[in-house]
Amino acid sequence: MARARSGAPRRRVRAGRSSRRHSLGGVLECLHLDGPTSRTQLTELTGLTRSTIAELVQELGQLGFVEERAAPLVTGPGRPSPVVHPRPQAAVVLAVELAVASVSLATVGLGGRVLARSRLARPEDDPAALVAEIAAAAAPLLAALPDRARVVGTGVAVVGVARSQDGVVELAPNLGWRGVPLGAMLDAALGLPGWLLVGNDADLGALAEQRRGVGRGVEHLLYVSGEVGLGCGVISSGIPLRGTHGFAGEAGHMLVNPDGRPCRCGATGCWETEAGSARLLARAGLATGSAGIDELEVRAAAGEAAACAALCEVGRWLGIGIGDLVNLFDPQLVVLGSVYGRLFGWLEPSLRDGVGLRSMTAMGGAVEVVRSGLVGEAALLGAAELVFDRLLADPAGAVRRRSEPRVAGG
Amino acid sequence: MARARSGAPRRRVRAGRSSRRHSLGGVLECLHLDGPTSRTQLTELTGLTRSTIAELVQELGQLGFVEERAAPLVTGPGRPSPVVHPRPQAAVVLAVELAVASVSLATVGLGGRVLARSRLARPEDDPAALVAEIAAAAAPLLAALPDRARVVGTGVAVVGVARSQDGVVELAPNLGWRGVPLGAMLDAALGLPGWLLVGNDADLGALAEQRRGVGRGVEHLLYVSGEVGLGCGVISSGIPLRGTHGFAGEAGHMLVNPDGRPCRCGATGCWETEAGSARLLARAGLATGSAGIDELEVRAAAGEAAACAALCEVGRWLGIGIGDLVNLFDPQLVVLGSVYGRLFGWLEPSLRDGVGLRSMTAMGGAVEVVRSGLVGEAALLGAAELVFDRLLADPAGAVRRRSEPRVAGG
DNA sequence: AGATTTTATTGCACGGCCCGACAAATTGTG
DNA sequence: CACAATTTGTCGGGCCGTGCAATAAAATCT
Repeated sequence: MARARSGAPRRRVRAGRSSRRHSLGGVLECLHLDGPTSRTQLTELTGLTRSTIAELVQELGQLGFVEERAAPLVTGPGRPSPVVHPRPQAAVVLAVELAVASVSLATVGLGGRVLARSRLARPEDDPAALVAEIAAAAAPLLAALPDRARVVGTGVAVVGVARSQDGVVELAPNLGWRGVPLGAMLDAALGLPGWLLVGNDADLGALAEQRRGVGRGVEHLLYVSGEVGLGCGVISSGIPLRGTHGFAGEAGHMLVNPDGRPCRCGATGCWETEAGSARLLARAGLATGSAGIDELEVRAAAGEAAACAALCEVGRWLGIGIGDLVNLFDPQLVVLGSVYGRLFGWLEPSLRDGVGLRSMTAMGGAVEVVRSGLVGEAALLGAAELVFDRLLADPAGAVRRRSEPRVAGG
Repeated sequence: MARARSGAPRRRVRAGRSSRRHSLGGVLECLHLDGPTSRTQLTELTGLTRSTIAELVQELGQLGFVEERAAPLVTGPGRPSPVVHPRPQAAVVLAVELAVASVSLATVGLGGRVLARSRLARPEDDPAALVAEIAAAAAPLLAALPDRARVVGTGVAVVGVARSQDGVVELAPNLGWRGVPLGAMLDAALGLPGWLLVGNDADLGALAEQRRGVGRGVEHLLYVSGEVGLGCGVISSGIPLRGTHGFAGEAGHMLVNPDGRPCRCGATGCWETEAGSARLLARAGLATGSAGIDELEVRAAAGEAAACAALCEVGRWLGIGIGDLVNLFDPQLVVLGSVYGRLFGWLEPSLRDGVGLRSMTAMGGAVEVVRSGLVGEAALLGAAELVFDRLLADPAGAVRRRSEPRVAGG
């Protein structure tokens, strides 16, 4: 979308955001990510002229995605610029996160606002039963949507690897799944319009952190998530790393300790075996499950020796693995999510030691390692973003051909 | 790399190739990569119409980049489509590869044709002296260019990590360098117009394999290069993985064997220490240097025990590391280059064992592992491609503002 | 030689965007 | 309260890149 220029060189549409049809998506993306924005700010963000922005905003208004309101705040001299607000109900995504011991659901509106939440604590193991349970849980959320809300699709985060083409969960060891056509099953059970996209929870966590969490605007980002296993999502040059089959970033079975325990993947000393939350709980003498993490937190706060030792040891292995990944991906920021996010305070010291042990920070600047800012909802919000991405790629088209649902991986 | 067909809504320029000014670059890129192409083929490749292609080809002709010739071959009924040929001398890159024990130079024309080669066997160690030597070696190559040849820049591959912004070689342990402003030094010594771009040899090897080697058209590719150290370049979703500082893919210091030898990076059991060609020679009881590799090849062919054992052992460690990387990057193809390419036949069996040991090939299809198809010139050709990339991003602009050289990393 | 097939050329139209001029809305000042 | 200064929305004009359809050109087939 380059253009001939006559005056000063105008900045192109924001770097990293590739050209979209009509720039309509570009404008809507700004609003979706940055919230209400004045027209003038939009011209600065997109590099388009006032005329073009006016035209685009008008079209977005006609499509129902935005509404303009008078600027409430005093800005200084000059005519005030009206503020363009995204309308959450104009595009609603049903987001689902399949963790190991729980399922979270939420309806997320344009702009990223969570409209309502729901949670299943002890979900079924069998895929078919689980899908039915999810559909039942989704019904009240969807019923509670405001009138004239427009559902644009469903995003699903799953602890396992999802195939890009069709949303089949190839392998989810912690759920005991293999080759489950989750996308198609959910699509049939829910009967919702729009896309149904399935992605790995860590990949989606990375996406969410980059969009709405601590990694806003960071081009190269690593997200490490601890559920029962250990997941890792990578964003490089602003786009999620996918790989041929959509399995890129599966770092859980990277070698860190050949003297370590055998892993159920067949190899020994995998990162997950040494630093996964299952190992963390076992090392602290606790039972597996989310209740175990609560208990661990209590014991660590109380200064119990076994708990602290477990956190220290696991933190070190976590850091060693992260150090290797830092060398491989050269990220600007590493975000620790889910269980690791919760326990970040206790893991941090030994984790930083581990990172320093292996990463060649001498080469570049030191990497920043932080905890997630999305209080355990990273993967859920990421699942929603997956669907919003499709919408933003062609907002007008999404409205036009609504009755053409597509199931795919993320 | 699907292509557009008439009837259905036309796809924009080939997916993965972002929109370029005027689509001019897109057309020139097709010609640069695929060689002489008929106008009709160009419409199929780019998805543009005949009218547009005609206009673009005319403009490229006026700029001197291409010339049309009558179709020499019998095609069938109908009016024959003229074939558009890239003119090599219209854009010439001086490519330089700084290996450990040698320096290679070549002039490469548009379309990827190597116009002339040169080689320094025992180069100087000191950066300043080396740069002078390179400039002296480049002079006859440049003098031998055909009349009216247009030099568009210089591409440099170096065994070390080059900073993206300015082409400073941050760290090149095998050359004993640290913070050498190679880009600026070479630019000053050569005095050539256009860009001067510096990149890591493995990254550039990956680029070359994807453009002109065994990885043509492969979207996700891993290139493993053995010079003295061990380098690794990654191409994901068609674009080179860069990272914040341009250090992504630096897998040489990934942990593979904690029981292994200490590495000069400070850690122990790094991949490079176990599988680098230095280790290979040491294990076979040979002295370091390229002569050692020749000798190793002879002894292995003769069936000498120590040589075979070394190849087997190193091949296994190589495979283990590759297996981990396969999990991390999910490539479609792994290419072994430089020393590993030469010795591929002997390394292959134990290497495949090692890969199987760690990579979860059960998940997706098996990864293909092959030797480089560019007979030791991958990095050199990749360095040229680095510069061609800039040219193709805006061919008209490159002609317009020639006197504006820019030094940068690749 | 004429029919058929495939392709290049040409003129036209449209969409997306920039530009310049003008009107509108606000703040600051006498 | 009127005026200047400032900033912004609006409208008409125009350019550029590309698609579309009609026409001319160059080959093969019969």
